[in-house]
Amino acid sequence: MVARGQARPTLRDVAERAGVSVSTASLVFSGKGPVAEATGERVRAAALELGFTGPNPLASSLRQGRSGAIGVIVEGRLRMAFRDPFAIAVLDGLAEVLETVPTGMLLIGQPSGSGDAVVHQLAPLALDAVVFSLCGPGENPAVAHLAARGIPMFSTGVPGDRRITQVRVDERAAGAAIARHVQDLGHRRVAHVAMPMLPTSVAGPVPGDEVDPSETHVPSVGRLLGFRDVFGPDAPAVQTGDGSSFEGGTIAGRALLDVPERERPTAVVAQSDVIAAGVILAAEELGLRVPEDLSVTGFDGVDLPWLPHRLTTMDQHGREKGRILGTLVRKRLDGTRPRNVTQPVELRVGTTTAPPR
Amino acid sequence: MVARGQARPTLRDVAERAGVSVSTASLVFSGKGPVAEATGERVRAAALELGFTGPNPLASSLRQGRSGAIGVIVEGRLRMAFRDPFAIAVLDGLAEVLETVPTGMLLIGQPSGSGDAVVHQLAPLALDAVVFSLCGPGENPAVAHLAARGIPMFSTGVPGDRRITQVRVDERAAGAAIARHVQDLGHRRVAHVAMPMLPTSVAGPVPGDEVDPSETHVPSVGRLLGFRDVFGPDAPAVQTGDGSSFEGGTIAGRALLDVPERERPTAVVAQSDVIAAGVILAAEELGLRVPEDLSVTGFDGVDLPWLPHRLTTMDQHGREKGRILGTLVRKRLDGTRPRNVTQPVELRVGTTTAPPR
DNA sequence: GGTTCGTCTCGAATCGATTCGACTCGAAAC
DNA sequence: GTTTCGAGTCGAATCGATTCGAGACGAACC
Repeated sequence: MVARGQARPTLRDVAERAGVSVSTASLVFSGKGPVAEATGERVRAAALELGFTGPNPLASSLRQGRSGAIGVIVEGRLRMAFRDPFAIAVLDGLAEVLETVPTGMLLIGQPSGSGDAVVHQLAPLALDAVVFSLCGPGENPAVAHLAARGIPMFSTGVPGDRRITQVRVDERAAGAAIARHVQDLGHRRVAHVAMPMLPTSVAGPVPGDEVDPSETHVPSVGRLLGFRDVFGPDAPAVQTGDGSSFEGGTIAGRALLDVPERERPTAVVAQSDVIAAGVILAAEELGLRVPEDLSVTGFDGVDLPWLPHRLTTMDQHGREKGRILGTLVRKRLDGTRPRNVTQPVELRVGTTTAPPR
Repeated sequence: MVARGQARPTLRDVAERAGVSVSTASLVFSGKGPVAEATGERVRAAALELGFTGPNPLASSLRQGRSGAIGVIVEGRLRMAFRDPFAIAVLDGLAEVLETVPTGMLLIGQPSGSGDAVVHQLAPLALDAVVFSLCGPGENPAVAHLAARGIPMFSTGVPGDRRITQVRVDERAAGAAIARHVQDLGHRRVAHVAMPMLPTSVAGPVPGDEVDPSETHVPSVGRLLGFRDVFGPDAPAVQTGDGSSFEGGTIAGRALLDVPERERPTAVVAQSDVIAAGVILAAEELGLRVPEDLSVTGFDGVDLPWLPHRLTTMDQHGREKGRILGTLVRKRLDGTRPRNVTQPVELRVGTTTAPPR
């Protein structure tokens, strides 16, 4: 045990005490290079006596040029970000792989619209790579900064910068596939509830000029386009003001459903499971039964234990996505330069869709 | 822009180009010490030309003995930990304060029962402090390791080691207070749903030997004791097998409620809001209305947007708790040695409690 | 006996900054 | 005209490891 306030022992102290050189002591702890059994024993004993807990990570990192940490940039307040179970699933898969390296995950919250503030937060941080997770559409000032520092970047679609290695989903095809499922059931009056098209979008109908057809890699845009590939370019769509949120879904649901029956859609295709759950609440508040009076679909394939339905959804395999992300990061740190990946998705039919009455 | 594969420019390169010494260049970036306006300008220009994005964080950290990151140890898989909205609120408050330092939060998942594995994960990480969040009862091997390294530790009650600075709640008093509210409403047959007493606890009735009255700082233990202070030492209590979880609440709820009416409790006091929500689901599955047929209370005071009730609960002000934790960390890094803090809690009466019929 | 080889150990250079004390120089004070 | 002072700059030491090339030594081989 080390006396309080006293300087922590260094490798040099240990080496001195064990009667070996610093380089030999280093070899003992790193395990590289041959060391005689007896020498190793002496060094370890000295370390124990002095309360040396291993090489100073900072010094070691400096020498090796590795910090052992990757940054995870989440947009908006942490609380909001972590309300999204899909995001958490991705993070979980990521952590699973990184633990084996081992590499830590440094959380970096980026209050949206905070502009360059994130750069000041990032600048003093030693990171081996950065993952953009839980980020919405739009440019991100962090990208330029990190690119200049030569830090490898990864994301799940947004930001869509070419300097970022991506694990994507064919959002448009996936959006079309689930829309087609609804269409095949016989629905004709179908509405869409989207996540915001732009960082500046406000809740309500999606304005035409917010949809940029070249941005299909942005989930909200791609899924909307897929939906319209099936139900036509003018099929009704509203967006939430706050990403994938239950409240956003409820509000959108009320707006869509609290109308005379003949105008009311018989199905709602939502861009996330959480939004879909919100829509279902809105429907039930209005006395509509799901799926008898209204079919609802989600997107993501997350587990919503409190939802008394099995949602029809497009399973994105969030955890697996995180694992893939982790593998890419690992490979990159090993020196290979991985290419973008496209992940398959899978339609999972639950109990929230049925033919219209 | 730096050519790919080329070495990143260092402070030395910048100094050379600007025609000043390295020390002067350092002063320009750190802002300490006087530098002539013109010199500063020259150095910044040189930096821009070379694509120098600021001093290497690793080198800087080594010199200053600060890494700019604190560790956040979460027990169990990330996914599980982040399912707990209270934990997220705390993290959110913590982040809010740390952002201003600025200091990053390094997430360290500690699969429960993994024993010393966490030490291997921790050892190569440079951390200025560590916060134990989302940890259950029981010893934690990380504590000894971090203590030996002289890294300041903080927690919200568990682990309860003396080497850790604590932000606590008087769990027992809080547990008693909410129990008393239920008692005052007139309930006499009241059951308790607890989080696990021990890391090894399994779902079901709480065995007497798992309750150590000296461990009132452990939330599950303290709250149970508080409950029994009001309803007597033998008042029925079951525990979940997996902490604060909705499913755990549902399972416990079914066990407690699916019995003949005369044996059925008229109120259930749960140790967390999420558990309470699970109990409510169980009740509704059995055709019981809340609060008419069954009163249910929670604990934490989190926001459960999907729950169609306002839960009667003990508000722990999670975000504020996180902020306090952050302030303690900051103070400690500034050199003062903060003392433990006890946070007040507040009973919030909602729509899930009523007098028994 | 002289090479060769392998094992083990070591000294010195290095990673990229920060910081302290010393030095220079021009302006102000006496 | 000297002394004093402060602003600005710099060289060198330092943070605590890792790593490379070289050296020592004993064993095996011809």
